[in-house]
Amino acid sequence: MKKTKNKEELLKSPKGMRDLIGNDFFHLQGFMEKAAEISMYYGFQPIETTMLEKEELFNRSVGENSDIVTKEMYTIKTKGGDHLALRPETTAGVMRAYFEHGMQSWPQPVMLFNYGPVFRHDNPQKGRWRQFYQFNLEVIGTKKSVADAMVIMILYTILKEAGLKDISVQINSIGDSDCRNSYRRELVNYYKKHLKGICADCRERLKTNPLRLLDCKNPHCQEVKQNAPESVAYLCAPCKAHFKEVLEYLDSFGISYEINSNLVRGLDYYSRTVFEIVSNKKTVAEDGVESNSTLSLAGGGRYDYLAKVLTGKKDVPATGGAIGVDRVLMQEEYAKLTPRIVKKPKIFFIQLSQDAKQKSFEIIEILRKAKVSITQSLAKDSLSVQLALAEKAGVPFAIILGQKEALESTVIVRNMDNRSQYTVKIDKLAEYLKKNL
RNA sequence: GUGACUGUAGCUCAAUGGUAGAGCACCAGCUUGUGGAGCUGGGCGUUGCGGGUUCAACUCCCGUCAGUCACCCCA
Repeated sequence: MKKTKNKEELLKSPKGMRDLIGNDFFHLQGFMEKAAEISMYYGFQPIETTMLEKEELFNRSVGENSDIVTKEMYTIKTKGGDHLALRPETTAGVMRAYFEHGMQSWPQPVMLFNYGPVFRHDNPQKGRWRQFYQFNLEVIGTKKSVADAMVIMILYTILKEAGLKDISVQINSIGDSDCRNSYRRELVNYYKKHLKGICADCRERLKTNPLRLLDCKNPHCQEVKQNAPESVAYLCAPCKAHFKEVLEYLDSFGISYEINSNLVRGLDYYSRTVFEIVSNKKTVAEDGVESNSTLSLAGGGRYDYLAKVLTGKKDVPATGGAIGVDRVLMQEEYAKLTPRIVKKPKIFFIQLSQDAKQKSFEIIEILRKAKVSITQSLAKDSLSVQLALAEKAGVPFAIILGQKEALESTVIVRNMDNRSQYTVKIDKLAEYLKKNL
């Protein structure tokens, strides 16, 4: 077949998306398994929501003006004319499922976890993909501060159990619908007095989304930003109490945190508690200058108004958070978790001669039913090649089935270390291995 | 969406305007009945793609796509 330029165009994954092969796959699955295990221990139930949702669901929940909706969402028009979107996050979908399945009538709060890919049409860079994996927790139906603290605590615990070391919690409260507005007014007033000291982007933010002013990293804006009013100072009494309680829970869980008054988060539906769990990395540049770079590994917060935005009826208080799993996997300290079904093979099964090859599946099934994990290369013929592969695989034993053994219904069990061999009857094989492995 | 750097075999990289190479990996054989080694053989690579300059382009120029990193924003 002639090679064509189709190879370059077709045989390549889409920009910002990648295949997970072998250990990359296992390390992702292993993380999800560990995260699910810890979450279930705390009473979370699994849910897998759909990869596609009605586009309108995200427009309403995440926010018409958010970056996610305006420039990062993959939207499609189906052949039937529906407007759908690949999920850019999963909270909206879980909330949709909460109402669709009548979970209001379950004991509250409903605690759900889910994991899988999410999609954002963003420019790829370090720790950023267009298809990436999240592990999510949602606690729906309570406004208690312990729920906020529990979500943070569990996500933190998962990251710790995944082997991560230098992580810390950044937390803030942006208040509720009452006090947030007065804070926003104060912030706008303040910035209007300091228009000269801020960048063009910030002037735009002042009009569209003032809270994001605090996100600006432009050096020119730092002085103005540092002296800006802090949301915590404007919290109403109930919000203040709620925030204080969350911090007290974290204290007693022994989780150190830092109140970051610049943390406002990008999604419209957040209220009161917002948090991120960041990894702190010291990087040394080529010129020897040390700098601290932080990467957000997880984030979340309270979203008491999302339900009403979606249903138009009453509020359902809720809180949640998500881990960016790809970012965990790229950390050096990641524990390289693997799923439980992955077993290290103890035996390399070797066959030679056509008779033996034909009998191979029979032997292998005996071993599988005896829960003995093996590896093999049935496509190979030569004994020395198969032994070399066994050597490479690092297995302690080899089982050899040759012409003679196939006729006599026996196999040879070979110790790969000391090269000793025993001939064992096939019907005694499982028993023999249980005793001697 | 903006900017910088990069793009040669499966992988890591050579070839500074003059015939595209090496190591590793892979496959086969030496060796259908016993291991890490060795030896022999195995690549018609549109040098990411498209155009331009030139007698001649992997090399220079333009465009484009992709990768990496940063901004924006976020996980």
